[in-house]
Amino acid sequence: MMRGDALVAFGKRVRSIRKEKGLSQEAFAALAGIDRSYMGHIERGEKNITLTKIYQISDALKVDIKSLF
Amino acid sequence: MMRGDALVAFGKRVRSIRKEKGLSQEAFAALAGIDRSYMGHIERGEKNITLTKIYQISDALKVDIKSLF
DNA sequence: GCCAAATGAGAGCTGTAGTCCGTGGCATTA
DNA sequence: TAATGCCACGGACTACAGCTCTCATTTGGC
Repeated sequence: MMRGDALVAFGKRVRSIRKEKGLSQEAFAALAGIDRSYMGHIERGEKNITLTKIYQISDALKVDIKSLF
Repeated sequence: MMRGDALVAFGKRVRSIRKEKGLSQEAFAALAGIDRSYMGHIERGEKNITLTKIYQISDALKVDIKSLF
């Protein structure tokens, strides 16, 4: 798989914004409708997530999807 | 699956930018390292593609990834 | 209208995204 | 030393992304 660092960078932005909003990983995962364990993988850049998951995340964070890139 | 229309909108933007660049689907797919048939599905919004594929597409189109959203 | 290039659309297969359960560690606070 | 909150990580399972091949259909140039 190419560009694992891009996944890591993406995950870091998600975690950073989540913390700004004062949300725990678990509460945020529930908000986004994503499994809490899986959300951990996403924030660590260990999962190559799909487009719909990206939308779910930006919706839950209430940010423009562009700010995740 | 939620928000199929988001996938369609994404595909339309890809197709639109590709045409601006004067590329055929086949030539573009080769550039991106993606099968032509699969690229067709993506442009029609029939596939929920992953983050790495999104990067491959923005690289092949030589555009900022944000412009795909 | 004709032909060739471009695209749509399906089927079959493998790998992995994604879900659902649990365990354990490491802080902080009572 | 319990108890609670937060997170990393595991296994097992299901759904679907991703790739390839094939054939039908549409589009654009002459």
